[in-house]
Amino acid sequence: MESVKEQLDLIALDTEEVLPPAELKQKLEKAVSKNKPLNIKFGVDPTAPDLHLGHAVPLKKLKELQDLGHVVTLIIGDFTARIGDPSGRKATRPQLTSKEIEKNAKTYTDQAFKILDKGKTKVAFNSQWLAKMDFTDVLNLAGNFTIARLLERDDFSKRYKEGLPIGLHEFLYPVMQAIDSVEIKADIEVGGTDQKFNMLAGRELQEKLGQEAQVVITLPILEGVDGVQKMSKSLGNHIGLTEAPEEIFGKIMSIPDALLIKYFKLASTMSPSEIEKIEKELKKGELNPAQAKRDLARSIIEIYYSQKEARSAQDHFDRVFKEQKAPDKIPTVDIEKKELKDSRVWPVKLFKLAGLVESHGEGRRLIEQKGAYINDKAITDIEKNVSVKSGDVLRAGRRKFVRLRIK
RNA sequence: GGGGGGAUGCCCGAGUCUGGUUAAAGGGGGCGGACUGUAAAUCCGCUGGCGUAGCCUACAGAGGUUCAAAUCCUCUUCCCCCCA
Repeated sequence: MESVKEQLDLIALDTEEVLPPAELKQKLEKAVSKNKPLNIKFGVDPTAPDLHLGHAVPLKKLKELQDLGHVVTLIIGDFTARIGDPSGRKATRPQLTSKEIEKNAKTYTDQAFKILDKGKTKVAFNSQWLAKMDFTDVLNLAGNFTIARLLERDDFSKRYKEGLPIGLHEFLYPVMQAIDSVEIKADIEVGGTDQKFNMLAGRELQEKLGQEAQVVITLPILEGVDGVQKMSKSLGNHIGLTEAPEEIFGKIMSIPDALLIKYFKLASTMSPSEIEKIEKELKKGELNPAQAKRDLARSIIEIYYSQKEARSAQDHFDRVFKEQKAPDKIPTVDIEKKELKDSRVWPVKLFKLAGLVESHGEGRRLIEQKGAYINDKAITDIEKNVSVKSGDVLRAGRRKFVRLRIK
């Protein structure tokens, strides 16, 4: 195991906060002297099966901790998922069945292990202990927290002030998370800054129940491709870990320049010194941001795929977006022969049939705006039927291509 | 239990007092175009549906008043706040 000093430095790298720092030092000292790894907790709700780059931030930190010799306990919040987190009041989340949860958990761990060291990771489901509790247990544990304390939580107080509803069970979420920490006797819990309150609740409960309190490490939240809001699937600004390499590449290219370094630090595998170098060169104008983004995109794709696939994703990008040519693989769409009259069709209908637009209105707009092409020729007359044959390539806007097959 | 406020298009939100000019301001998002080192930024345009025409559907739901209702009336559902 590395020395305490080295470990502290590495842990502090790109983290937001360590609470409290002195306790981390103590724990590390003990771990080193007894040569006993620390138990690092990381919890996740398997509500959606797809992980995105935002999730990768803590995973990366966990991997670093594993490399230092520590052990990670990955808690799958299957219990939480089963009752359905109602935050965001309109979209009452569909209750997940245990089968779905199992499936989500599986894809989740598969993706997580692209980053984590499997040999140093324990996986636990929190239903193992939460499902067994009865109402008395719940009341006893809930008694360790006060409403005033819970209302301190930023999003609760905000919602309260704005007159938005807060479900009683939502109040229990921090409590449940805290119980997880107690159950697995976590030494450290890692999570995004948005989890700070919940993780601190874990500290509190551990202490109240006579355990040594966990140290809380918060990590920066990664903004999504819009560059403003945190990355999240529901906001549609996420980059999924299972997305195709070409998609990931393109999405990375679309992040605002201002976010480049943050992405390098939080999502790539580049070393701090490499990142520093890039940062300097960018500042001096020696390095073109577009070039840096290409490097970033490849570096990220290499984590989840391979160097080769990263390359070909880049080639694809150049081909389609820089040179504005059609991509290598274009999906084929079947068009029924009976839709044609002497192999001619109304162009609006053609694009609808090809699935490139959702309604005739949208198709009209597309054509009127000169965004519809057949074999790279813009359609100019919306009323005039066009003739098509198998193998023709339709294009909507700059990036949607479809090859026709007349049946 | 009592009192008050609210529900508008994908989302947020104006309009409701003073009915028609409202497919419904504005913003966000999305889409298209121009530009560019980029699917960044910026700028411009479009943004309910329907085969090309005027129709249809639409302001929580159901009725009603009216020549005409997002706007007025009644009931219902749901949400929020305050007092207890």
